[in-house]
Amino acid sequence: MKLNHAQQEAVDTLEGPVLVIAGAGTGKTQTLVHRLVNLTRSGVAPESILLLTFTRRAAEEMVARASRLAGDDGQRVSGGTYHSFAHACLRRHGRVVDVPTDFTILDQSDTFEIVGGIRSELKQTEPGLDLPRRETMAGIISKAVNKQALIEDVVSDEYPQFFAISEFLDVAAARYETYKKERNLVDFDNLLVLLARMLEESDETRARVQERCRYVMVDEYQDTNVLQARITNLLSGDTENIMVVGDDAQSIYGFRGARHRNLFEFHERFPHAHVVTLETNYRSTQPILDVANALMVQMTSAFRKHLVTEASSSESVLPLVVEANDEQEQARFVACEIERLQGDGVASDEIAVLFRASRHAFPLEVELTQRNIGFVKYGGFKFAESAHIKDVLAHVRLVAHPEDDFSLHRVLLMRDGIGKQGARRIAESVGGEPVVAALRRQKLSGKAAASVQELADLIEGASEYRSQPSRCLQSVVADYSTILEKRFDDWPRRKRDLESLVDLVERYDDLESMLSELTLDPPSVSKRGVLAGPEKDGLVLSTIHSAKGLEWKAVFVIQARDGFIPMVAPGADEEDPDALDEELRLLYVAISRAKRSLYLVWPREIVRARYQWPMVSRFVSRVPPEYLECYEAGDLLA
DNA sequence: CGAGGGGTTGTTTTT
DNA sequence: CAACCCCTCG
Repeated sequence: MKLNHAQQEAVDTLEGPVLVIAGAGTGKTQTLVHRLVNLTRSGVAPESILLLTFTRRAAEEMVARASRLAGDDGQRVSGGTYHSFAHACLRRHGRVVDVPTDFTILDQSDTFEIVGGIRSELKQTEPGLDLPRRETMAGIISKAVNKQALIEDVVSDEYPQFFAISEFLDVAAARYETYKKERNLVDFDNLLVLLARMLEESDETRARVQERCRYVMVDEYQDTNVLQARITNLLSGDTENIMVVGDDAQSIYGFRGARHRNLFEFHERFPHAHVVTLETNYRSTQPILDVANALMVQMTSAFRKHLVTEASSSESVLPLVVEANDEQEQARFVACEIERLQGDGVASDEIAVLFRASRHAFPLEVELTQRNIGFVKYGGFKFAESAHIKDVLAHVRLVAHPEDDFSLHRVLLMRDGIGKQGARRIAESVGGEPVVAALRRQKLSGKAAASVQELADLIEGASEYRSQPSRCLQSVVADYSTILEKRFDDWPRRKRDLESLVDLVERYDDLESMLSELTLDPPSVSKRGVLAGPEKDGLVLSTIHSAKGLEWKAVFVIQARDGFIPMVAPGADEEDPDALDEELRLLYVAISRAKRSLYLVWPREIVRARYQWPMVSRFVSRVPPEYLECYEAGDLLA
């Protein structure tokens, strides 16, 4: 691909800070990758280039494209998410901030569990206290960290209904930190906090990291939060060889503390930065861009861009708005249309169905399965977070960290004769001693005693395979089968999952990296509940969040209905303009994924719709009607 | 103390 | 539609 003038300018600026503001489909990743090639050609060692981004899929895409274009050099570049970069740095230099290098990473469901426990404790000591549900509590705590703000401020800004109890949320946050610290546990947020601290507090470590990362390039910079911006600045060093690329109109991670202002603050931090703006779109037809632009003008705070296509496409069809009676009809329409497209010679991996929330795709998944159309689903539910996987991995964690009473608690709970109290008592009695020894000395009777002995035997047996993760896992799985069959009625499917997991971890040769990688980069679920690697071919179903940075010939956006996009909280009618703006950007991201065909589909009837009028997304209804073509799904199906 | 049942609630998005 | 709370029985 040839580069245009603006792109060339960005690509040729090799030294010093560079800011690229780029609309959707204007070739920003392309620009980044070309600059990478330019750097290596000018003699920069690929190892000293660091590519950072915010989401795993974007990181994957970026590194893949770099390898394709730059070959071997591309492979040698280090790249990934901020979190994975932080993880690598901490394993290496963690000691300087007092972090033992053998910490365990908690995933979100671990966090929920711990916060849930603290929540119950608080309820005990403060009877009648009306605390938010544990997910909400964990969300508030996490947001305070990611915004580097006080709990009180987060609560008064975004959760005014809990303002009266913010003092207790503060206590919960402190207890959660202590809990992790005592057990050498690190959650996603800690990774960023600790990396920032490490770079700030240790001049020597900072110098060493800067030496290794002499050229830093960040994609999707609008999605970074305060901490990540701080890290970025700390990495830049004296050379300030740092390039950030982003589009404020595509900022969709506000819920996680992202600030698209970072993009502009970069310019304040580096006033002499080279600024390049990309507006020529190479992805979509003009009718699709017209709709994208019509959404962009609705944004209250966007840095205005007007996207224009380069492609002189004759076959420009207007985007379709398709109204279905209900979700079943919506699913049937999408499935039929996919079959029709395939019949017209469109490859399945050129088609994607996008939605706001994972469960919006459930009826479609059923429909596709019935018609035997394969697909890969991204986003939402994570295979690695389902109960059976977590159960098995908790055992493995015990092998890796014999004093981990958090995992012990989980593992005890599922055995016969041991309930909440018993598990808590035994876990509390561990006190830094290896769990097997702790289990052996328990004085219990009946079922509980037998369970505890069995568990001790299992851990001891699995510990034999410490250096063979796959074998280790296998021995746990073999023993766990009986529990599995009792606990879940869909155990055959889960058993298959576990077998695929054993296969999947074949490539690791130590437990530590297996466990952290499964947490930082969990496998996704494909068509039949089996997990998939980076499966490239096939129809994609994806949340809009996970679809960022990608493109397809034909894109369906389903549930494009008011109440879903934007997702408005039931009951809460006072609408937060910032939140609405983010929803608008989300729709903008969704439709700008499409190269040639775009379908906005919405069902009139929702099964349990106790709120919201049956209406197409308010954002779509504000697009000038001449930009869209409207149909009834029923008429198209007939 | 553990286990199982029934009623109620409150619903995203990702690392 | 799952996770929580509260209840009762063993």
